[in-house]
Amino acid sequence: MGAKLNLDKLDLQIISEMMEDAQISYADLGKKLFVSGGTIHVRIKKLQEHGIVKGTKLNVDLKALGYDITAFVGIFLEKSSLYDTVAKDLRKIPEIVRLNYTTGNYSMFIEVVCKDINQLRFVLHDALQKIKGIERTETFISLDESFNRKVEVVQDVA
Amino acid sequence: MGAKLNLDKLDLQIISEMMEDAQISYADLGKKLFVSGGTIHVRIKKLQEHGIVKGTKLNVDLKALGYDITAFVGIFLEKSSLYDTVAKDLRKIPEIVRLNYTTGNYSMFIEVVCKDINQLRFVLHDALQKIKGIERTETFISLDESFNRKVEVVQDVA
DNA sequence: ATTGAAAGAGTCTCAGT
DNA sequence: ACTGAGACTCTTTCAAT
Repeated sequence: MGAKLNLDKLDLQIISEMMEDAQISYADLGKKLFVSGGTIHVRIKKLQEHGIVKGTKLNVDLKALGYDITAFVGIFLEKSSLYDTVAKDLRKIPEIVRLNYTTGNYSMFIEVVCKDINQLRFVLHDALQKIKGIERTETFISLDESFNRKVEVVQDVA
Repeated sequence: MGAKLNLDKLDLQIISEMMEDAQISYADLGKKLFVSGGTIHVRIKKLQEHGIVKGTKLNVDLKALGYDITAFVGIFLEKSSLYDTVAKDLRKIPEIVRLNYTTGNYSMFIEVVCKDINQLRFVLHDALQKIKGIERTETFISLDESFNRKVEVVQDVA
């Protein structure tokens, strides 16, 4: 971590490729980007040392595992000073996978992933309502996810 | 892909572990879960063949790359039948990383990732306004992301 | 289905450029 | 800073259980 770091085009190309497929071998990725596998290795090591690359994660089809339902919930707080304590309580609910403190209409914004409508109802009506400091909530259930991708880190993609 | 598949506790434990760190070796993961590396290999192969595991992705610190700003935008459509054509246009904007069709207040809901406020302003005022069929939008800029995690696939985590 | 061992492939290090 | 080769580790296959 830390220190200033200049990333060149090769670094960004490596990140871009591996954001989609982290299993590609250094040799193959080197071929694709016209450098040796050793160079890929050195660059990735540098990116890891600087905390830009933090590891790899398994890409799991949550729908296939039965997690069919995604909902977004805007939360109004009684007082915005309650953010920290409410955040702590929200973190304890495993179905809540993301929490953001936001400008605009809502004080905070969460994403909920569930296996069925009953589980979602439980989270929204039982779990959330038990938390002190939440004034009210507005729920948006996702009927379809058109896309969910990573931001482009290089302009001219391979 | 396809076919019915029963996942046992070991399958879910493997998924759970590798969702956080996909680089762990089969031997090490086997030790952790009290089976051989060969068994881990067979299970992962099965999960891949059934489309539950779709590969691995690089875990990149986007903030370190300069992508500091995340915003959520609720979109009101003139007619909900315009969803498909608007979705197609939204997909062309690289800063828009996610699009969901939702119930509730908004017709659709997007997530935008940018390097600075100017880039966000460009997306919101120029890019979005050019798209036919959008009536109006409501923006929520994330001031802080308290957490962003995966759903729990096993109750008793290691 | 799980195991352990052998074969094959990939990573990592390092001396040379 | 990049390369290629050698040492090492991991994946993959397979015969045995």
